[in-house]
Amino acid sequence: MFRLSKLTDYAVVVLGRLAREGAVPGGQVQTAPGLALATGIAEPTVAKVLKILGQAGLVEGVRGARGGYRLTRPLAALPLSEVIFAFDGPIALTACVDGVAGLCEAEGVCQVRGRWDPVNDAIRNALSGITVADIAAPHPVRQPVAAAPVLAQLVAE
Amino acid sequence: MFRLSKLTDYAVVVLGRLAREGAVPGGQVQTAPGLALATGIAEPTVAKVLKILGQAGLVEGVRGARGGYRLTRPLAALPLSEVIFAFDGPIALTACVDGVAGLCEAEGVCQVRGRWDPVNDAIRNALSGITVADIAAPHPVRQPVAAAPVLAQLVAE
DNA sequence: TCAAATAGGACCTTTCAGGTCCCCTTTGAA
DNA sequence: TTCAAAGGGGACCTGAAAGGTCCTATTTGA
Repeated sequence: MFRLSKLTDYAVVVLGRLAREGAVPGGQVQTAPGLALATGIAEPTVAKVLKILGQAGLVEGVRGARGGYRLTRPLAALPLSEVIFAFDGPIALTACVDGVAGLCEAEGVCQVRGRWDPVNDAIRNALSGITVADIAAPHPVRQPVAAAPVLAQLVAE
Repeated sequence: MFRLSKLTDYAVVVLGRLAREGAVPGGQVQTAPGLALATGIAEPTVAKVLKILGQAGLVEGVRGARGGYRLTRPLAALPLSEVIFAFDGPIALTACVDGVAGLCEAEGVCQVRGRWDPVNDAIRNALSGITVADIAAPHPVRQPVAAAPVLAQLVAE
């Protein structure tokens, strides 16, 4: 199965938490230890996630005492693809995409080189319309995420 | 980046080769050693790929002397997603999809559980229209797989 | 001056994909 | 009848990458 790194998963959780706590652009900041507590993710891991998000410009870190993190954008304006890019790199299914040499056993005789492009594009396209807000919807009531009608259909299929 | 297993990649090459060699439903069979030679992929690896494809019913193995493999379907009738499923399992970005327990650090407090569904479905959807024939074009010179309207758009984008 | 908090690496451990090898079964042909 | 070619099914080993943890430096409010 495709694997998204766990850090990407944690990132969505943390971003959702930041939004819910009001750590939005111009708002309060939230500390890494606090977010660790709130999300149940180990503190060093949360710190690592936030560091990466900071380097990608998706959150803003405030140093010093009373420091913390806040979002740089509303989640609805943050495409999921940017988060994935920050943690997993460019969205592509194979290394064989743009003719990078030396990675493929069938280098010399491969008839498929470059042919995955349409697949990669289809996936990028599919992801382009999804924002973090769509995934990390802050619903106060947690419980079986009783799938919305749309989701139910998808699951059924 | 997303990673598709290399075996999946090899599988597409091998399937394309089978088609090109006439190892189609009702036709000749091709041996694993022969395919290894033709594709440049190591023989044990080709054998492994074919075994998996056979278990998935995507190729038919003929045992005994003069045995070999042939396709069970024309490549144009073989969705890429079936190949991916055979090698990489269900198409899903995270393990957290259907509430499998014990995999997630934030098990108890995760607010995102199940929320990846729309993402997964978007990807399944994107892949649903692509067949192996679209990827493993049988001949260097070949009439554009008229499937192209959609693909062309994606590529163009 | 101190304590709280981010910033940035370095490091270790574990997991798993990738690849190879071995042995069995089947079957056509000499 | 025998043999060799070929698929079938696992078992095994290895190397790389993900996942986590920890340490140290830097910043800054109280």
